[in-house]
Amino acid sequence: METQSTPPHRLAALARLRDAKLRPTKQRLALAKLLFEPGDHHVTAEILFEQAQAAGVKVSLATVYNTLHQFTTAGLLREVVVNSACTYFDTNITGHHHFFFEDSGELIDIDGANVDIRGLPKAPDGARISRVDVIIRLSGQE
Amino acid sequence: METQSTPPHRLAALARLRDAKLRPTKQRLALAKLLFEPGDHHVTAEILFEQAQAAGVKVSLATVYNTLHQFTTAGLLREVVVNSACTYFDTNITGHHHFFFEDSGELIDIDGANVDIRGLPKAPDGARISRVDVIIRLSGQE
DNA sequence: CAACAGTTTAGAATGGTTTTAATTTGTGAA
DNA sequence: TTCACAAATTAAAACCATTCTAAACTGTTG
Repeated sequence: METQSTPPHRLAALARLRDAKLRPTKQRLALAKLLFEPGDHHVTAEILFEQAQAAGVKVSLATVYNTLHQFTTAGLLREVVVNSACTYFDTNITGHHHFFFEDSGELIDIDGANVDIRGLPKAPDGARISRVDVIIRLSGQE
Repeated sequence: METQSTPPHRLAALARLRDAKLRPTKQRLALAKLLFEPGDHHVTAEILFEQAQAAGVKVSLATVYNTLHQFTTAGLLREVVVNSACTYFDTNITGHHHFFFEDSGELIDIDGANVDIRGLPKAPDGARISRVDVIIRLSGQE
């Protein structure tokens, strides 16, 4: 079993860190488990910090911030910018978009495979498109 | 002259404030001129504050913030969320999208008329779409 | 085991934004 | 015009998510 190359999102925390060339410290291992074992979801630094505390992991908020940024730089996480109040990190790193509930701050993924955007002008000379973000802002209950 | 209904984006500062039911104070009038006379552009509170000072307008930064929010609530401005470092306000309130230069922080409008987005799922039950934002993130020179 | 770079941390600092509480200003009534 | 009051402005303090600092700790490699 596991003879075929394992998709990155299924790798165990240790293997992920190794691949990202990040030293597997207690804190990074614990945060990686909290981030990647439950499947796709969105966190803020504060939320992840609370989850870590709830799980009995001894880690500082500063390390949570450091780790989120290191994971993002390594391509393990994606930053989602939806409001200026706080920064969301997304464990889903495939091309996709978001519903954003403006009232509650909740984010829901929209699979990018079926979305087709036409009529966009091409990028200005010399610029490279690093990403196209589509955010559908929702107001109202739920 | 001026017998036909004037498009809102052409109204003089005074008329705009009247329409928005905002008392036409010196500060609001001056800021409205700085915002709406030059045509479509993007500002941060800090930038508008500096423009006001350069123009000899006596206004505090707190009032700039207040005014930007009041204008936004009144539909005279639109907030553009592209990074968590600071809030941009857009004097173009028609449906449109943005190029965002991640290096310089510059924003460029993309006319929304030609853009067609297909394959989006419908909004979750009970939710109302308040807006669809498309942000094309650019890295590289310019 | 030694040594060093890499990591974590508490606490301080930062910086955009909001709040506070006092003052000033616009407006409508008399 | 003047009065009175609500609305608006302001300087300064407060806020708060995030980053920085510099000291302590830890993982790795020889």
